Order: sequence, then structure tokens, then C-alpha cells
Amino acid sequence: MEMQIIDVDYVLVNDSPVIRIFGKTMAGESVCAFYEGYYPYFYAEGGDVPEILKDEPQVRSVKKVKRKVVMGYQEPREMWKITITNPAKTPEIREFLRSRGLTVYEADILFKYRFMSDFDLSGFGWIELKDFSGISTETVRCQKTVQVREFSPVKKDDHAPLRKVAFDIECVAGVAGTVPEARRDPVILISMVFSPEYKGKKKVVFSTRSGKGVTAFESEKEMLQGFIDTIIDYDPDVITGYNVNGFDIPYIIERLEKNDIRPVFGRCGQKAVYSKKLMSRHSTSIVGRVIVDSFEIVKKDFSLTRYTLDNVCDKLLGERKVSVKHSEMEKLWKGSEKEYERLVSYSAQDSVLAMNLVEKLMLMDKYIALSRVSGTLLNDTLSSGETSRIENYLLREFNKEGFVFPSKPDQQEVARRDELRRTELKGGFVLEPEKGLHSNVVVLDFKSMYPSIIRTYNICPTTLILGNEHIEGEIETPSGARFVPKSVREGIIPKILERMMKKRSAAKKKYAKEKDTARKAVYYAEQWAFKIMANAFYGHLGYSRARIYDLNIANAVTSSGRETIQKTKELIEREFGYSVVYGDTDSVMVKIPEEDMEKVKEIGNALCKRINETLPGVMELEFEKVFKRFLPLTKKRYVAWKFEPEGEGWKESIEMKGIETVRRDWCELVGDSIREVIEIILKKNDVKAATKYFKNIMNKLVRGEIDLQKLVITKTMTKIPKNYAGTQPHIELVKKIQARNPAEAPGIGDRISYVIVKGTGLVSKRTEDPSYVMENGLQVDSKYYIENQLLPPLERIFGALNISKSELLGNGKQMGIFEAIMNGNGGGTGVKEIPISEMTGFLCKKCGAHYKRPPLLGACSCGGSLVFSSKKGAADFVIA
DNA sequence: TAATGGTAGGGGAGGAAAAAGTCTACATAT
DNA sequence: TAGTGATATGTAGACTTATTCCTCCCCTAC
Repeated sequence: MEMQIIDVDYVLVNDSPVIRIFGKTMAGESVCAFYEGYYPYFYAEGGDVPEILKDEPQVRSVKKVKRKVVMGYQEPREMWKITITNPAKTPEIREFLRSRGLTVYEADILFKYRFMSDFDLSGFGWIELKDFSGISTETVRCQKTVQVREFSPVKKDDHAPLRKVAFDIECVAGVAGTVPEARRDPVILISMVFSPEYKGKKKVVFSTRSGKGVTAFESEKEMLQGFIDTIIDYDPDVITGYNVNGFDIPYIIERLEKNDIRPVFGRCGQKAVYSKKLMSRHSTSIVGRVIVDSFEIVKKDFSLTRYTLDNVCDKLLGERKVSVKHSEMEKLWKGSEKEYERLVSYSAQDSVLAMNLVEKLMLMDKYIALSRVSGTLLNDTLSSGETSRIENYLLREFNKEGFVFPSKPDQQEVARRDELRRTELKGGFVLEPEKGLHSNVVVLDFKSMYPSIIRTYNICPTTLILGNEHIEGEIETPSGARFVPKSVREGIIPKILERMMKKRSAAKKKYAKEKDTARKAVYYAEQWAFKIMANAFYGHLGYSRARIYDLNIANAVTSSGRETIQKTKELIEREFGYSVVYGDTDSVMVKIPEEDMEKVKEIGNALCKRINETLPGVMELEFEKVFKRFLPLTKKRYVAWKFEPEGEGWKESIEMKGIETVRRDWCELVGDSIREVIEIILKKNDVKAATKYFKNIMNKLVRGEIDLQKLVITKTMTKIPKNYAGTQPHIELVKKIQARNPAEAPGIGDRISYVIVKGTGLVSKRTEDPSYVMENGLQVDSKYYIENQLLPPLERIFGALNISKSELLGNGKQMGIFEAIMNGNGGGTGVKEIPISEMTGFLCKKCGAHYKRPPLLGACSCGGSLVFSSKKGAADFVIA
């Protein structure tokens, strides 16, 4: 029997661990396989372990073994392998040994991962049960339960069919104007959506009030019991919903407890659903099932201004939903049949959308691929970061080669590392961009630069030469770190990376060949996962909480990168005479004096060929794309008219990096206008037309013709308001909302939307909630939007093009860009007279000199005549 | 039970420090 | 020629008002 692994855990039977592997067969059957006789173990050195542990009843065996330690090129050492009975006792024995001054290895590996690592099993990987027999048990709720004696991992690309349920709960706050509290306020509605259908139904709505399309219950308790029964009966592999980790699940757990029902709806009858908030993150575990919170995934995978279900569905699915405000909830719940129907359909809709997000956006694919590559269980892949994946993978590889894996650093060690980190790890090198609008720039990239460097220079903790020892053929990186050559010992990480890069190309090939769309998606996700994993190793080396942390090694990687890009630039300029106009970390952009795209590409390829001759190991520079026009603004900010090879021809598009159009903390109006201006400039090279377009926007803004939504600025609240050192616009608004309506106050990690309204004083004090502005008819500060939002980015673009304000107007340098545009081309809207209150002095028309008072001559010292000046512009008249 | 990959870099907003005006009182020159 | 008032100009110090610089914060490029 073959099955795909969904979850693994263990239980104690007579104080001995029994591993449970939860899986799904190709036929869609849920299976739980029990495995006995596997015990936890770890290593220690630096003391007489048999003697120290002779009275410890947990210990099953202590054996002398030879193992290598990871850090530094060293010979194997003798140490003790300690096997115990109960996995939960590991920390106790570990700390006891540490207190006696011993060094302990691998005593902080979760038992399920110890097991999976030893048997080479992965989350969502396949396992073949070779010798097994059916058993009956009350403890596990699966279609099939077996005792397995022999098994092995199998390589298989297909996915078993999954059962998914999406759910959403509604509740009403017991006190008006507050947030519902699980301690106090009951659940009134639960909607569920099934995929595939459950007993011929796509969805159900449970409630304590009867109505059309509703399954009614006598009490909350009965409804909750109904919910649990349905889950258990449907037996889903995946439980999803929008923000279920943050809201629905913790809420429902608390309500279940309030109603004296144990929150047990996993595939194990004993273990309760566990949900805990850690810092600002939530994590939930349900035995045998996977929690897929579409909110959390969308937030990670898509860059959006706001993550309300409303906005997410609109932007990602193109589906608009009817929304019900929190404050309306109670009215609908207690209202007429019609109103209640609206609430019911609203709740059902939320579940439908959560399911649609998962299925249509294929949110799980990437994470399944990451699980299969790294070995972590899907639920952990979803709820944890890069570290757990990297370390899970490394543990296996180091073990295979006879190494013991280091422990997690303790708090003190982390603090020590953090202290040094800021100054001690240098990153990539960014070339100073050459100013101006360039034509025909070829972009060349180093293929997987950091992984390639690690492979080329055999960079690994296991090959690092410690102290002053010298080894024949040693490799020295620019940072000064030295590594033994491959011939002496091949590093584990270089070996892993070589394999990953090979596997990635294999997956890419399969992807290209495959016709079946489902399989194609699997291969795409697989190659993506290999790329992500390969790139994560470098970051891990410099991460202060990593088991394998060494700044010498991390710096060895980055210093080699810096040297490589600099040498590349020099060679291109020296040998070919081309100018490298920009480059960042692993890329160079070279200006080619050729108009023909094919020619530019050809030269680009020739450059790569020449550079590659000089590069060591697997380092490789490759042609990436051509910029027909390239306008760098600063480092990390540029605009380009891009041409990428596609099939026989070229695919063109405008590429914008780092500028306001791609940033979420600028309003839509800025993004739209700047995008348009760039388009006009790059493709038509018509500054006048761009200026005219912009002038029109500003006029509309002053006249109040711009939709408020286009003026909304959004920013993330990264900590609670009182922890902010200074005054921040978005935080000031949060404080206002907290005072006005605590129920709707945002939390950590939420994106805050605001507009700037008219008034005096700090911008921060003039932030307002867009809907509040609408409801109360407040006026937005058009001056702010012109001077602080629209103009600065435009000015930067013109600046990069070397178009000065005076050029736009052909006038004095005191002129701001506002006047330059308003008065410059076509005129018509120029300021004719200014109120005396706004007058700031006198301006010479000829030389642009500014006077606070009129000079006695009545004219400028240069002889030019004077006009009145103000911040908004100059005029011939002032009015009282 | 339990979590959190890296550095480089731009740019807005606020706030402190330094610099530039302004005002006042008084001195000096015409 | 000395004394006088009106006016202009200069100067130092107190006070006020822009500038400049730095930090915090957010977000992006790689």
C-alpha cells in the first residue's frame, strides 16, 4: 500500500513511543499506520556518560560511536550515543548532562522529525507500507488503521486526492460597540463549504435561528457538537478559512470549552485541537489534518495594499462580495427574515471565497513542494519559516555523512550574535548607477550567484580551516576565510546545492514537457521550491538563531560575490570598452552602441562567453534581457523598457523597480500618474506630453475631482502604538480610531489606510480614516497631495532625465516644479495674482534673485524687473 | 509541545541641532 | 564750530524662523 504523508506524531503506549503516520492513498482513503520499536536518541561528549546516567531509568542504551562535528574541518571524535525510552524526557536528560559540563548534540530534535529523518520520509512525500496488518482501535479516526513493520519512502510525482473543508463563524458582541469576546459571546452561525461535496452538498450553514437554507439547532452547544460531528464524519485532510488561525479556531475552541465539549476534531480521539498565539503569530495543530489559513498565505505570497477578504477577492479572484459591517451584524441577526437571509448568505459566501482562494490560486502547491523538498510536514511548512525547512534538510544530510548536528543556540548566544551581527556581515555590492536616459542596455545575471559561489569555493562549515593551519590546495576567499579543497573533503552544503540545482533543472524539463495541467503545476512548484531552498542556505548562515551560524562563512560568500561583480565590470570596460551603467549584487547592465535588438543580444552573449572563460568553478554569467531604454533614478530604483526573448521573437514591457509605482505606501493616484508619465517618456520620449498629462491631474485634484479611494495611503502597523519612538502618520490614525471605536481598531501586522485632510500642524495629526472622511464630508488636503505625493516622484524622474525646472518654464531657479509645470507648457492656468497674505517677497524675472523687500532701485541689481512671489508661484499683482 | 533566513538602500516624517533671519536697543554717521 | 533732530546704517544680543541633519520606519532589490 502506498500513501502520501499528511501528518506524523507519536503516542505513548506503556511508556513506550508508538509512531503514527497519517496518510492518504491514491484512491482517497485516509490511513493511519502505527510503528513501534523506534526510540529517541541523541549524542554527548565531554564526560563519562555511562557512569553519569547509570541510575537513569529512561536510558535504554549508551554506546560509544565515532562522529564528526560540523564546525570546522576536523577529524571524527569519539562520543556517546544515548538512546532513551520516552521522547518527552529528552530535555530533562539533556539539561542534566549539560549541567555536568557535557556537550550535547541532537537532543532538541522533535521526535517525529528524528523518525522522519532516519527513514527519509517527507511531508506530502509517498511511503510504501511493505509489511502491515490491519488493527482496530478507538483512538484513531481513519478509514483504515494498520500496524506497520516494514516500509520505505517512494518517489512519486502525483498527489492523492484531498478532502477540504472551509468554514467561517459569526458572532455578535454582547456589548454594543465592542469586539465579540469568546469568553462571553456565543457563536451564532457556522458555515461550511466542502470540496469534494459532502453527502451531495456543497455547503451548509448551521445556526441557532432557523431560516431559509439553514440547519437550525436548539442551542449553541448542539450546534458546536454538530460542527464537530460533521468534521469528523466528512474526515477532511485540510481545514481552511480566512483568518481561521487568528480568529475562528481559537474562538471556537474557547466556546467548546465553555460548553463542556472537548475540542477534539482531529484524526485522534484523544488529542485536543491545539492553538496558541506566539508573539503576533498564531499556530494551530490538529492531529492528522492540515490547517490552511488562506489569509496568512495570501499575505505572505501576494503584495497587496489591504488584506480584507473583500479586497483580496477583488484583486486576486476578480470576485466582488457583499460585505456586512461588524456593527450591522446584530441588526441582521435579530432582524426580519430578509435581513437574516442576508447574514446567512454573507457567512456562506465567506467560506466559499476562502475555498476559492485555496483552489483557484492553488495556494497549497508551493508549500506542498517545499514540504516534499525539505521534509517538513505541511502544517509546519505553512506555519514556520525558512529555518525549520533548512535545518530539517541539513539534519538528514549531515547525519548521512557521519556528522552530529549542532544544537539551537541558547538565548545568551543569540544575544551575543545579534550584538555583533549588524557590523560584521557585509552583503552584496551595488554599483553606482550612471545618470541619464540610456538606450540599448543589455542585462547580464550570474546564475544562482550565492549557491554557485558556495559550490565553487567549497564553502561549508565542514571545510572551514580553523586557526592558522595550512592545507595543500586551500581556497581563500576575499574575506580571508579559508576552505579545504574538494579533493580533501567535499563540503556538505556544496554537495546539497549541486544536487538541488540539478534537480531543479530536471523539474524544469519535466515542466516544459508535461501536457497535463495538474502535473505541470506540480513540476512548476517543485522547481520553484528547489530554487527557494537553494537560495536560503546563505541567509541561514547569517541568521542568529541558526544551528549552523558562522559569519566567517557568510562573509566568505558575500565577499566572493562582491569581488566577482567588480571584476566583471572591470573586464567588460577594459577589454570591450563598453560602459557598465548599473549593477546590483549579481547583475551587470551594459550599454551597447547598437540599435538592433538581436545584435545587442549577440554582444551580450559574447560578453558572457568571455567572462565565463575567466570564472572559476560553476560560476556562470548569462544573458537575461535587453533594456531598449533604461532610466536609473538611484541605486535600487530604476525604470526600463524591457525586451525579453520569447520563442522566436521578443516580449516587451515596462519594468519598474523600487519606485513609487511598485511601493504600497503611496496612494494609487501617484502610482497611476507616474506610471503614465513613464510610459510616455520611455516610449514616446515626449516630455511635454507627460507634463501636460500631469498638469491635468493636478488641476483635477485641486478641483476635487479625484476619487477619494485614489488618495488612500496604506502602511503596516508593525508594533503596538505605544512602542513607537516618534510620531507616525498611520499610528496617529490608529490612536484616533481606538478612541472613537475600539471594536474596529487595527492590530499588529494590519495595514492602515488613511488620507490627509486639510488643517494646520503635523501631517501625522491630519490623518483620517477614508470612510470617516466620506461620512463626515471632510476635505482632503490637495496641497499635501500635490507637494508631498505627486511632485516629489515626478521631480525625481525629471531630475534623472536632466530636465531642470527652469527648462520646463525657461525661467528663474526660484521656481518650484509646481509652477514649472503649471506655467510651463501651454500656460493657461498660471497664477495671475496672489493674496497679500501669501506673498513672500519679490522675484527677479531675469536672474531669479529673491528679495524680502523691494530694492531701492525698484529693479534687481542685475537690471531685471521684479514680480511678486509666493510659495505657489509668482505674479504681477497682489490682492488684499 | 511551540517561532522569527540575510544585507543594501531609498525616501518620508518628525524632531533636534545648527544656521539664518528678525527684532530690539543702542551707537554712529550724515 | 558745536549742538541738535531726523534719518540712515551698523552691531550685539535675544528671540524667532527656516534649514540641515539624523533617526525611525516602511518597503523594496537582490
